[in-house]
Amino acid sequence: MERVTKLLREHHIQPSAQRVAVGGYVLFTEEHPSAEQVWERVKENFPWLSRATVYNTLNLFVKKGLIRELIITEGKSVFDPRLDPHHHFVDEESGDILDIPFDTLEVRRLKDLPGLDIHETQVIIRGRRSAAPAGV
Amino acid sequence: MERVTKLLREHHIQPSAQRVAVGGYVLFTEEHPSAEQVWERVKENFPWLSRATVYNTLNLFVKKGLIRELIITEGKSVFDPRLDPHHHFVDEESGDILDIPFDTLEVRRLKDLPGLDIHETQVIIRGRRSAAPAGV
DNA sequence: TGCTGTCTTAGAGTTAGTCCAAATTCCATC
DNA sequence: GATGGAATTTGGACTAACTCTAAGACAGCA
Repeated sequence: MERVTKLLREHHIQPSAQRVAVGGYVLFTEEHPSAEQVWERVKENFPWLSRATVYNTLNLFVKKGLIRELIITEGKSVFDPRLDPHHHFVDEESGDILDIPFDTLEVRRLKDLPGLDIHETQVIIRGRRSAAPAGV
Repeated sequence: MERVTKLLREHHIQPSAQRVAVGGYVLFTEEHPSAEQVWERVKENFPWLSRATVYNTLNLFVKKGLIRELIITEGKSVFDPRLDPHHHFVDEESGDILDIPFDTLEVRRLKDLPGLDIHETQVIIRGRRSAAPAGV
């Protein structure tokens, strides 16, 4: 957990017990959890943790650039600790979100977008996991 | 409005006054409205229209393939009558959503996605409208 | 030890959307 | 035109995700 404290400090976040507990999960997960899922998960080891703190902490982590908030699924945001460019696949059956390595796709601008100042480009692939081979 | 009635029938939707009123707006707009925005807008000419009917109607239109539901902005879905492939730009300042013509970008699959059965690929570009030229 | 500002908390409030059961409208058939 | 079952609409209750608020706990330091 020393690792989490260090990460927080590096991003100018005062490490409190709660923040370290939330960070210990959300900074290393591959699950793309929603805020409520983070709460459920961290509460297992930290039962007195309040919902408001989870939301506060996640929003703070986003603002300080420790994680990204993704708008992919209906009704709720999910959080992703991977900051390097990559794409996402959404399993329409289970709702699971998988990372798609950046070099799997090429997105090329063919024409200019006049008057638009681009900040990020997000590719979301939706479909199903077919039964056959192992996951990505 | 005869046009809307025809469209509904072609998609096997019984045209009612309410459905035609909602369709008259949402089937031809370029605004990417949320359900609440559709309600506000259609109520102007149809004040007795209920919220539940708007949600029912929009969901029905999506199920019958008249419009698409997009998950792009925080907290709410928006609806888009354009069914041909195209991309979207989100103005992070105003929240406005603009259509980006399909041939502006090229998305090419460079590697296989084993075990994934792709249904749709969505490209969302986020940024700001710079002051200079007219919109897209 | 006390002070000040930060952090956490429970619960109330808000927003987007669904559910429900009653009322209304539609329409085929008599 | 009357009638009855099905489809549609309605308002309000309900839910989920999230924010706000005000009060209390805690941390750092003088």
